[in-house]
Amino acid sequence: MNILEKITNELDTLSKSERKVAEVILSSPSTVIHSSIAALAKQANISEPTVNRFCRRLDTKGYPDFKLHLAQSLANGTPYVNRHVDENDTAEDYTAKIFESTMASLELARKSLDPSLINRSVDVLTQANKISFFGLGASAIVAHDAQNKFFRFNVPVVYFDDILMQRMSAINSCQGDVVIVISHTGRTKSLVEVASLAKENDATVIGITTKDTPLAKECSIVLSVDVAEDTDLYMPMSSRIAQLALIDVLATGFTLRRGSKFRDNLKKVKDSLRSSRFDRKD
Amino acid sequence: MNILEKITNELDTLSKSERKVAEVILSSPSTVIHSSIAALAKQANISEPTVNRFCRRLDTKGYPDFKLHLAQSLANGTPYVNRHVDENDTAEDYTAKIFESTMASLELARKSLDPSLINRSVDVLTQANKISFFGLGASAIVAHDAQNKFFRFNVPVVYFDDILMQRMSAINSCQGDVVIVISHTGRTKSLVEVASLAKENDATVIGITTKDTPLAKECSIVLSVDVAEDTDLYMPMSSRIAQLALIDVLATGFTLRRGSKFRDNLKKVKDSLRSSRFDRKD
DNA sequence: TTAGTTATGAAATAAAATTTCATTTTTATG
DNA sequence: CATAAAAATGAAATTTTATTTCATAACTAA
Repeated sequence: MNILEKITNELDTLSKSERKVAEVILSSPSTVIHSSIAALAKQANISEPTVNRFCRRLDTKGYPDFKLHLAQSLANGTPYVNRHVDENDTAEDYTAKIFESTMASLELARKSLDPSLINRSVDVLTQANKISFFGLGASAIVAHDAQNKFFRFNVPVVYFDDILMQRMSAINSCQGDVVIVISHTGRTKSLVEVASLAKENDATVIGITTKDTPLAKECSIVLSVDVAEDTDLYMPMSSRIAQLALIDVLATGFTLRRGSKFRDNLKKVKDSLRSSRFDRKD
Repeated sequence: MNILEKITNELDTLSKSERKVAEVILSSPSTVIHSSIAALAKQANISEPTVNRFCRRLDTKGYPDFKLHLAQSLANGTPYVNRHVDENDTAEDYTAKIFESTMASLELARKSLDPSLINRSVDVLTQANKISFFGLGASAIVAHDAQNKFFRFNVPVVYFDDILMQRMSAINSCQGDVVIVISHTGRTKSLVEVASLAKENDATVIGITTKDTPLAKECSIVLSVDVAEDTDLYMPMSSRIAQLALIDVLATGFTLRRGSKFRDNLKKVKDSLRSSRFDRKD
């Protein structure tokens, strides 16, 4: 992808004049992005069409497009990649790596989500008689957070991170109820059973999980969240953050669907906290 | 400086027509870098000179130069600006906006963190006799998550989201104990009191909060997490995700400090879950 | 050598960006 | 609320820049 690497790689497939262009570019790429095709041609002692042909040989549309690619390559490489923490990292290093990996995961998760399924989930949620969030371990936190959000909407909502409570709740669910099961692996036995129970009782089961897993198979709607989990440290990190962002998306969809009057209620909920807080001086 | 942020910042210094240009660019920057000035003008329903003036107002030499900056911004770090959800957004729109805002907040939070304070916090945590995480509301989730992580390290760790339990726990704390209080606003009265109690009993109090708040004043170490919280929907969103990322950083710092042998233990904790899960077929 | 192929640049053309300038819109002031 | 001054805007002209065409030059293989 990086065009400078590409130039280096294809150096020997280029003609003599084109190589002159390549050399000028490689020797000071940052100058080139501010040069016109004429200036570059002069610099390399060749003609303008040659520069143009050079650009096309690198699969760009022409000189301006080539400059765009070059500019992007110069803008310090590829950011937000999943960078692994290393034994000798300083606090600054591992902080940067974790934040960047988290951002990379969010980017990946966003791409993997299907908006039409989100839309359907929001549909189902707005029409639900009761909403239940179930998760275990790290996913329990996500369920907990979801309850904290949906509770503000003044709809019946529960959250359980206890497998017995989950089972009992699932058994009691019925048509019109929505059960949201959260699990990154999608392989936690008891949660799969809970999903299955809820389904048998005609509840709509939404899974926040990985696709093609035992849990996904039990769900009416699967919101699959792909993340590149860093397993080096054996702790769920990115996955739960992507799941939380998805909860935000669902909650936001819910409030949008309910209209502006509904959102005044949310303000009231927030305002109700005022007396529990110290005033702002500003 | 990232040109997308710059556009966002200068939005109100722009004229009406120039703002139209800004909106088109912000809504799909990646399209713009492949558009001619004429195409962009048409898209924004304004004339070509206006686009040109817009570019110059942002301190670029002209349209092609502006595109270069834009391309670099897109490649470079942050294509993520805090975009606000709108009444008429489709599921795809608001999903993208929420994810991007979250990423933007993480970027901001990362910049605002002081690595030396993180280092000191990790120091203190690795030497702690007991670690307690306290939070309320949305921050309770963060405390909950922190417990889930630190528990794996086989150190005494508790988490409370009940103000009475928090008080009792704080009263019982003593030198060598570490209390981590989590609050985005830093103004929740009962939590400030809890921090104060813990401090009086010689515990080390680490605050994950906003600087210069009543809570921050009670802390031995303040890990301040700046985020641009979208208050339109009256729900904590970005703040808690940044806090969770910070918990990941602390947990990672902890494991690194403890050395590689310690990390084998983490693997054992993870492996202990195996029997509770369905096998992978692959 | 020479016929064929590929590479190259001058000139023409096309495309894109910028400037100029007249008109419209907004703002400030009596 | 009228009116002058300032600012914003776009049509058209101009300039700059990029691309295409095509003739010529430089290779390559027999």
